[in-house]
Amino acid sequence: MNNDPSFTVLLVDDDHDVLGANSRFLRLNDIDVVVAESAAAGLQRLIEHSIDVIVTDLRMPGCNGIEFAMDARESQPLIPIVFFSGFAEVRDVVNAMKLGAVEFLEKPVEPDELLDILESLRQSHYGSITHPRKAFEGINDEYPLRMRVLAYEKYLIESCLIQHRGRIASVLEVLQINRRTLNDKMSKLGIRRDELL
Amino acid sequence: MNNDPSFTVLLVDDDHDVLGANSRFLRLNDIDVVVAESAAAGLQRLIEHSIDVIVTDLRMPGCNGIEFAMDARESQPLIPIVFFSGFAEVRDVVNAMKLGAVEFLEKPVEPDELLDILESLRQSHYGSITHPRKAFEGINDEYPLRMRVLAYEKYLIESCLIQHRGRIASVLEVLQINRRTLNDKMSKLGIRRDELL
DNA sequence: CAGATTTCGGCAATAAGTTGCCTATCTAGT
DNA sequence: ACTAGATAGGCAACTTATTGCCGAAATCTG
Repeated sequence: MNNDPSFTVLLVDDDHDVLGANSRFLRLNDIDVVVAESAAAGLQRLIEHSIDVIVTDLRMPGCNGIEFAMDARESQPLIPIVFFSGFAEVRDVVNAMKLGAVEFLEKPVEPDELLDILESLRQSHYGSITHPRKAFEGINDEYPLRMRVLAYEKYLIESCLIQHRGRIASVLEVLQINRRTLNDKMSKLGIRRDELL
Repeated sequence: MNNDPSFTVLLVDDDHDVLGANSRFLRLNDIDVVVAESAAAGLQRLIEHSIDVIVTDLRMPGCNGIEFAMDARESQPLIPIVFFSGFAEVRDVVNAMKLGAVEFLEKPVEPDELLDILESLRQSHYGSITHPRKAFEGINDEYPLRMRVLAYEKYLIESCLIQHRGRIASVLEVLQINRRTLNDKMSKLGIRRDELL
């Protein structure tokens, strides 16, 4: 399940008891937890530690979670953030999601639900590559846009081919693409039907 | 302001009076409006007309707005959707935003607010899915190849923009793409620099 | 506020991708 | 070996994307 040894969550909540309970639960499930009881402390932890995911209360004294998240994004622009809150307004939720929140949970947080979310983030971020051909994930930030898009397109076509046991006609239908175009793409991307089966 | 002559909004609401009032207001502001009083009617209108944006109530008798939106995405995968609702649960809002909602408004809807949102969407050809993390993951197996590749490209560009805090010059360098091309893509994919920061 | 830098969009030439038509090849099943 | 059905590739018309050049607008800096 957890093949990646270093997966660290920053847990931010002004409620000391909740913080303790949640962090204990997560640690029991093989997740490293760094805690903070305020937004300011959270930002500090973010600098000190290597954090993979932020889990934060939306409502905290002094500074709300949205502002904290925006500050956090200053140093970690794409870090996944999970919010939770007891009295969330629609506007809060919308803003949080627009900010790129992965999830928004209602207090009290179900430990199992949080764990599920974190586990699925662990997978997607450090992709234990379940699919043998998720090659496009290996084409990382260093590569040009065109190459990354092509890699993804290749991955999609190969997946679809495998899924349909190499039956071109099905692939055409599902992908809604012209047959001639598919052939050209396969040729250009170096996809060979026979090698996939 | 309105350089695009054909900009059509599908307005879905089971409340006949609200529907009439909103559609009148939008039409007065140079926006074509197609109305529907149910999800089923909405799907029908989607086939009959060329729709650019969907604005729908979340709670309607028989079928909720989320389901309607998912059905709508079957035929129009990247169409921008604006939700509104009077008694929204957090879960509803989260699901709507995950589905790629552009906005989530509370009832009663401020006409001016809605108009602002629609005007800002007017330029985008391929629509707008706001949160980059979910953009291409939400486009699942059943969508056409072209849509999925575009969604991924959009995700890549948005991520890169966020990472470089909106500095186009850095993005150009990292993505190794022509400036003119990037601008065109952003326009087509409905990426707004200012909205990402 | 002025001047420099950065970003943006129209336009047109060029490059690349898409599609339909036609034919060739390949793979069963007979 | 023969035939039907599915797949592949050449070619040419067509559509779309990319790029450079220009000037306008927005943004930053002092």
